[in-house]
Amino acid sequence: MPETPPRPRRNLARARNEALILQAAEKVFAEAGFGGATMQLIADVAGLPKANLHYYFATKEELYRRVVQTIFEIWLQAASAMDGTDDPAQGIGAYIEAKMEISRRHPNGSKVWASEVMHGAPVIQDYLETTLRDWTAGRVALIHRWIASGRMAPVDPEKLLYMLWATTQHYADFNHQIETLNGGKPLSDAQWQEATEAVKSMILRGIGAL
Amino acid sequence: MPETPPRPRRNLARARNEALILQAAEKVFAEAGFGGATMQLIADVAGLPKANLHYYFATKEELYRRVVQTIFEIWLQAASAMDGTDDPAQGIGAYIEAKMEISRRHPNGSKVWASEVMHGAPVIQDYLETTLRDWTAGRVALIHRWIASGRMAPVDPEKLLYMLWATTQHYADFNHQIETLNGGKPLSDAQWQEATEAVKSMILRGIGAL
DNA sequence: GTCTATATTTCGATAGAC
DNA sequence: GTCTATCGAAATATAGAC
Repeated sequence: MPETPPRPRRNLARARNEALILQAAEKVFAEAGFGGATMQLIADVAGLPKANLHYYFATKEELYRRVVQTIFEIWLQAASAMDGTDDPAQGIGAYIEAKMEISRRHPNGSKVWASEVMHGAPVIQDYLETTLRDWTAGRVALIHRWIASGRMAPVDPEKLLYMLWATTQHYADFNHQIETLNGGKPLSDAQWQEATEAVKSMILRGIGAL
Repeated sequence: MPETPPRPRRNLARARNEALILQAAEKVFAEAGFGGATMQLIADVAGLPKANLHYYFATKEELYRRVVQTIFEIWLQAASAMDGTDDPAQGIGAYIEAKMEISRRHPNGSKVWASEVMHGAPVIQDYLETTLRDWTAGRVALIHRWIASGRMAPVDPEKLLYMLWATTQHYADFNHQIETLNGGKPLSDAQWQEATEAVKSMILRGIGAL
């Protein structure tokens, strides 16, 4: 038996270390960008020697790709909030709430995604052309059905989706600017609630769904 | 006379080279980020030897700071579109048009700004705390006057400004994603017009100004 | 003012002891 | 599996001829 299956203990250590590295990488990539991030800094934040990173993730690119995939999958799960209702106010309202909650809980993931797309999506272009394109086509059709049923104004579905993405992700990607304009303090629980309601209210009125 | 004033010829060459370098730097910083950009690549794009960059801009940081300042000043000029009217539909509509036009003409500058803010504004934090904070306070007061006069719904002014920034800048910062969803082609003149009208329509309806 | 050549530093990645 | 030490490549920045 030349190959020994890894024991549970080892698998636990691996899972724990990978999680530590991914969490540190998300933070460092968000704060410094891909080019500005260093494996040494990620290792320091994770509390591991630099060589261990190369043991779990062969290259910097591989580690980065995993980080980008993670936030993308979180967003895709939130998309289900739009389904299961024939009321656009409810469906889009729930989607806004889910996206705002993600902006609050995962600002770093959102920033890494934004940075990746701004730089031409060199690593995840295939996701844009397959998963995202398919998802978008499905929601465009859904919005057209809502419009046809007279439950909302005849807006351009793509432009509505862009507005939803832009407005919700702005609270993650530009949270530093928002904090500065908020007197240097992060938004409080109440302020997050107000922001979510303000976004919902303005957009739902804007598309005639309220 | 130990100091000779620079001759006009020399000043012209300096202005020309600085402009060449700044234009190349904006493009490279936008595509690669600060950390990913190299002075060598900026020099190649500008068509100058690398050492010349260090002659005109002592450090990479100094060159970067000039690029960020440029887009910030362009945006501040567009802000005047909101002034000189007591009709929010006209003032905010004109501001949206101006911001959309900037997103179209200066996508790289917008990306460099977004990247800078996402990374915690290490270089232009002072601008956020002075110029931007003052500008924002002035527009918040203006929106409050519009609300008081009954010309628009009582929305939270800060959240409206965030929505304006997010929605318009999304067309610059995420233009690669938008292009991919547009079949891999840049938005046409007509599509830019449609996008601008869609943004104006949804936001102005959303705040009860239409 | 401009450019070639190079000094100096730093990074990604790996070898090899444990 | 883990960690120290280090290699080779690439970056910023500068020295010095022209």
